[in-house]
Amino acid sequence: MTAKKSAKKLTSGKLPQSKPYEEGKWAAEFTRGKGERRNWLMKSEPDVFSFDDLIAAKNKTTHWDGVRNTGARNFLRDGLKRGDRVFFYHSNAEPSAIVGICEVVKEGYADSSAFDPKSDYYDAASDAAHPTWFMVDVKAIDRLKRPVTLPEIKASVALANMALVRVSRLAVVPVTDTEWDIVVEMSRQG
DNA sequence: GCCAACGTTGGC
DNA sequence: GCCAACGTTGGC
Repeated sequence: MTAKKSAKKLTSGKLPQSKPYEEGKWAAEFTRGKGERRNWLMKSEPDVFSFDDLIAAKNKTTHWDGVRNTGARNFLRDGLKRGDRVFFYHSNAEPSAIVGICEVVKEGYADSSAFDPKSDYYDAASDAAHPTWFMVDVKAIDRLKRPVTLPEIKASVALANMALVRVSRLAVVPVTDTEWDIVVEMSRQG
């Protein structure tokens, strides 16, 4: 899949600097107890790659490539672990909504689209020996019984602190266990 | 299509 | 290293 269709021009000549996680805003997302499973949300524009496309893909699995934002990159490289659960979110959609559940089946590895000069996601600064950009493989597990829309999420007091709402423009964001359960419960109730 | 939020770039 | 200009995301 590709995260979105618009071509990117990436001309940075060096690896983006990022602060050590323990100092960063998302520090807690990079540590976990033994055997702990975390939850995430990943955004895709359905016109480009929808949850139906993932269901139709071989093994219901895709490389989640094309993410070109250092915050999201850090999550892909170091945050998402095999077995973590992921909400599949349709962005720029009518309406934007969480539509399905996936599982991480392969942890962060080099995003090869950055190496392909013909790709919209080509980045001359990233090479195989020292990749700048990373991707994971996700597998579709379940479609939600019904989509849980962004307006609903915003209207929910219990979900007011979701990273999805608090920090827009991040293609990969963490989801707490509580938030996960609330969203799933909402999807079960008409 | 507009624009707010915010990340990135580059001049100094 | 600061910060203004610029670019991108994505809701509306």
